[in-house]
Amino acid sequence: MKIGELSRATGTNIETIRYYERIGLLPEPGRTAANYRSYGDAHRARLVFVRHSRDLGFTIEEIRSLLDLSDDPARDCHEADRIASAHLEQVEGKIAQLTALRDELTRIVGRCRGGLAGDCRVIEALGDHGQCQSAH
Amino acid sequence: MKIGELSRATGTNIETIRYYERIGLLPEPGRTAANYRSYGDAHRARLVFVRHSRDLGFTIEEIRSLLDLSDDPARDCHEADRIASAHLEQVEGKIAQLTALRDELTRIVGRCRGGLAGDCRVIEALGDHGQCQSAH
DNA sequence: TATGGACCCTGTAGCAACTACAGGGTCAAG
DNA sequence: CTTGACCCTGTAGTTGCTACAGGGTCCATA
Repeated sequence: MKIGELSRATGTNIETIRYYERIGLLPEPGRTAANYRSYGDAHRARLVFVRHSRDLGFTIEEIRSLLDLSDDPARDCHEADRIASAHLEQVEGKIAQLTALRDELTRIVGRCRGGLAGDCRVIEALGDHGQCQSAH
Repeated sequence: MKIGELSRATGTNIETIRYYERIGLLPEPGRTAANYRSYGDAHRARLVFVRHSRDLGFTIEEIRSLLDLSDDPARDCHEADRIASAHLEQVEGKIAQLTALRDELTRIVGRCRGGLAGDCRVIEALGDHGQCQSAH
């Protein structure tokens, strides 16, 4: 299939597909006589893997490691588990951080009682970390 | 005070301070005879405001608007509230998204039972969105 | 046969918000 | 008088794309 079809089949931007090829995440496909890229099912599966992993927040480098792993079925599976677990930890950290941040923002927003910017509680709170309840 | 002192006083990288000046978020300070930047309390307060807002996840452009507002005390405070509320909504959306993602990752990681990468459940799950419980 | 539009190609530049040099100047202490 | 800490400008790198510019290819219709 041509790049446009692969794009539609996977919901991936054409430019993104070429980008993945450029950085070596997708193998170079064959070419037609007109120099058009020509993809098969293996390419599509690999792209689905990449997109799904990106959707789950894995970085390109993490995905590269996971792909290396899946390209070599004899290797130890624990490496994949390690990458995914480390990523999970990061996500949990991020959630905790965002939750603290949301609480702080909620409190700051709740203080607005209208009026002039000159004595705006929101602006005041932003200029004074001391008013915060928790670290962030 | 010189840029290094301001850096230590606010916990901001020196390069970042110069960057903020370059993009017009901080006003150009005076200079010493040796062409060193020379800051006062107003500069420090403004930088604290910027850093605190960045820590709370506001974008540079949002901060620019908030600063404009605080520079003009006669303006209506509701604009600040609007910016902060919109940001709060974004943070809440991000938390929801990350939570769904965490659940998916937890399920994927939990499936690892060791062994070879060839039949790794983690890698398998990444290549098959159909195994997911929820949208992400 | 000409032409229009949909598709494809390469290469480069832009985005956010920094961070990291290279290559130089200034200043106080020993 | 030299060492080391500090400062300067300007540019390029980071991540993960996205958006052109400027061109080629292919197929259907007038």
